Amino acid sequence: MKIIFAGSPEFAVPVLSKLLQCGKNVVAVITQPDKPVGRKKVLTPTPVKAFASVQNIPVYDFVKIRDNVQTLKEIGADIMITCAYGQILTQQVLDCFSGGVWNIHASLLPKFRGASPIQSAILSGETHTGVTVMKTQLGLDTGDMLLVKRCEIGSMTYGELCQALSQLGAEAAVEAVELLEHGDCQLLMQDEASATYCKKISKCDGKINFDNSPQHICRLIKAYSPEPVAFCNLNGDILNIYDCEKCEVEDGKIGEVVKADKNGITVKCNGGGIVITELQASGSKKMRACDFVNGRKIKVGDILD
RNA sequence: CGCGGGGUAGAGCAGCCAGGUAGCUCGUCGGGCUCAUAACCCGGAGGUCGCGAGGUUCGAAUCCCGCCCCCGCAA
Repeated sequence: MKIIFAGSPEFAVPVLSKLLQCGKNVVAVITQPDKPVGRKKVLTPTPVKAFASVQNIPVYDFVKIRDNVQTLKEIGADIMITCAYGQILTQQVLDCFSGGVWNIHASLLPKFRGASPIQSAILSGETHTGVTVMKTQLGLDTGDMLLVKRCEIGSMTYGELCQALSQLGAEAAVEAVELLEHGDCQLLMQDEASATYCKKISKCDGKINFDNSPQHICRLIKAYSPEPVAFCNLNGDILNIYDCEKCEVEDGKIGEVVKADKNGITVKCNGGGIVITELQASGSKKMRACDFVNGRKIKVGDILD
């Protein structure tokens, strides 16, 4: 079975890698065009393109995939597997594949359809999430489901959960291809009534309000770590917060640092507190909170806002 | 030429503006106290102060010049 793989970010790399490792016939890779990255705006290929190039697989970085239907047809693949590709497909594109287009989505559909399923699962306090392989239709993540894999969220940050789901997605992709090869797959329709949607998260929503509950704040911090990062202010400077834990705090004003030691920086919130364990001040690198305390950059009584 | 911060011991920082034998918190090693300890006390080791046998100077971490690297914001 000839496969085209479409994906762009780091998340999709293990999926492609696993497919190859399991001997699946990936005849071409489609990805987003190179983009300027970082302060110096160096033109950089997507992680998927970088990986595929090393594996000597033909790579197509269409500006608009919908304008390249002819090329897709010429490649002559049976199915296409998409995983965080980043472009909306049209019916003409879907029609290029007799075996259908299959998407790997990082949530337990029909929950969290849309752009930020992983962050949204953490933000809303889900205990579990997972990956779903579904047949792509024109609607937003509405297609019938081929298979689902669950995993526990625990205290993972977005970055950690991303890696876990990426691995899970890789296994799911291989299983999906094998089901399709044997042709005995049963699809399950999504329950429209329980569908939820998530939109792309933005940097400014990562501002921490310590007047919220510890639970709420911890979810925000973990969902935004390491990108785009939750933040607050300390003496007028921005402090990016990467990880934390909930804790009990009786006294103190909202946002006040009530303890700063080797365990981290304890901050009073509404109805409790959080212990900041990993952070980054502007101008320096990400560090453990205890290192920040050792450098005397913060002390008990300081106010975060 | 987008704005800005930074490179000093294993980690995080101070010292630089007003040049003169490198300091703090932590870690580490050794010893002590203790039923015990992640607590406390005492002691030790550990630094080409990003690079240039650059410039100024009697003397440069500190002032001047050139270069490299890291990071926050903005895109």
